[in-house]
Amino acid sequence: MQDISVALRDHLAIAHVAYHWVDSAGDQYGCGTYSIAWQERYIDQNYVRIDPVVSGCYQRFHPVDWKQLDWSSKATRAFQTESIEYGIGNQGFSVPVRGPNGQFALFTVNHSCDDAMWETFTETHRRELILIAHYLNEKALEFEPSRTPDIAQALSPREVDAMTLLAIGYNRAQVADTLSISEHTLRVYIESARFKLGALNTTHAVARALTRGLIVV
Amino acid sequence: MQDISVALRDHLAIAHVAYHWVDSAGDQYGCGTYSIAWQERYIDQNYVRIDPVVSGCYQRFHPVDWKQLDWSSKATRAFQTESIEYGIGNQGFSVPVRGPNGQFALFTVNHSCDDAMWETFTETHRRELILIAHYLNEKALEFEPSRTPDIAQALSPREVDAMTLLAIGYNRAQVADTLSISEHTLRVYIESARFKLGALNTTHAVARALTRGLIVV
DNA sequence: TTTCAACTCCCCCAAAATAGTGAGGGCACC
DNA sequence: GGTGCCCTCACTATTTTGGGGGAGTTGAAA
Repeated sequence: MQDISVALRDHLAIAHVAYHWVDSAGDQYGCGTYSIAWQERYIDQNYVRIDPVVSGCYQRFHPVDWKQLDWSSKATRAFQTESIEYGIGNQGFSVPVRGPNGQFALFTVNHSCDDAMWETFTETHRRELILIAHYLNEKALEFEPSRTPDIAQALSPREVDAMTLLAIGYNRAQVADTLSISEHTLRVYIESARFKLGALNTTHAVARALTRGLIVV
Repeated sequence: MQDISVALRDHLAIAHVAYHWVDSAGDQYGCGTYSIAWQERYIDQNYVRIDPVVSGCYQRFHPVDWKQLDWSSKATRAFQTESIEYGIGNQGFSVPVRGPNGQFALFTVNHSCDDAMWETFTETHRRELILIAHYLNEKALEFEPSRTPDIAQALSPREVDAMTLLAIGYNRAQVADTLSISEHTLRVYIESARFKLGALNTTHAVARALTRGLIVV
């Protein structure tokens, strides 16, 4: 994968390319042409938490220019400043890639140049970059088949109801009332959903149901 | 939109096409060539909860043939039988479309034919169908600009930590311990995150943080 | 026919989360 | 030099969840 990254970068004649996978367990995985120092720093500081590229792309279907992201918060600006110090470049363009069970990956290209030049580049190569993102993601799955997610165990309709209503903020009494069942019955559903999802508590169960796409909120 | 659907169907020479949007509030919206009876039935029975096309596509990045989906549960099979009775056809192919804040839509084509013929059709038109899905989604957003999601308010790093750990099933004591802060302090984070997310309780806050991409679990 | 999954209902009690108040230091931006 | 956000810590009381039991119906599959 590393070789692919370097070849890609040279082919595109830009500063950096990177593929970044964020696992549903919080693990990270990837390849790219960033310096080791930056990679270590990123992991060490757990920057995935505050990286607006990650959260911004997670919220989008389409590729995104880093200029479109929200860099306004304090932590975010500090992160940006630091990333530039580490030679990432002042321009960035990332393509989100999604898969089953919350699989989420990013393909990013970086460079140092003015806005006009960068826009020309991204406009010209937009389709190509999207295809590369998909190709890289497929390759990554080939190399790491263990990361192919398990088939999500289906929930029963009532369990889906319960999880869905809990996910929109109802408490047990409200959910039971909405579903016109007793709170005791509701608890049975919540517990069986928890069990099926291997969740430790209700919040965990709802989070898993969401990331596994078992409920839509 | 309805005109577009009909034109599309005729152009593709198949039984049905449909665009189906599932809102983050649980609302649905769409257009297509399904019979009114089926649409009403679908809404009335809240079939979005159990429709394996919805949940299956929600879990996938790539377009999906309905044959690849899991139709094994009882409720699912009943749903399938009924959909065929309503003239949906025995073949289906859906393209998921995603956007910010859990925006999720589906573009589906249906027909009645044997597997080989359907495979030929979908293979031949795969790229076209993907493009149509994106095009329809953009059109839908034009017609319903109110559905363009709000910009997600960022959480502070500590709030992200808290939400993330809660989403993986930790209770408050464990989270506080993991973050090496007092449980009292943790509560402040959870409450401020709840406030920022407009959430009614912790489960709701975690669900929103997840669907808005503010945390990655 | 049995078996099994899904759905429904009930009790008791311990544990956890939430509401409503506080307070103080640090740091950045205007 | 105020204003606001972020981080940290504290108390009390109430509400909500969770764990441990158990029991009965339906309907579809084996």
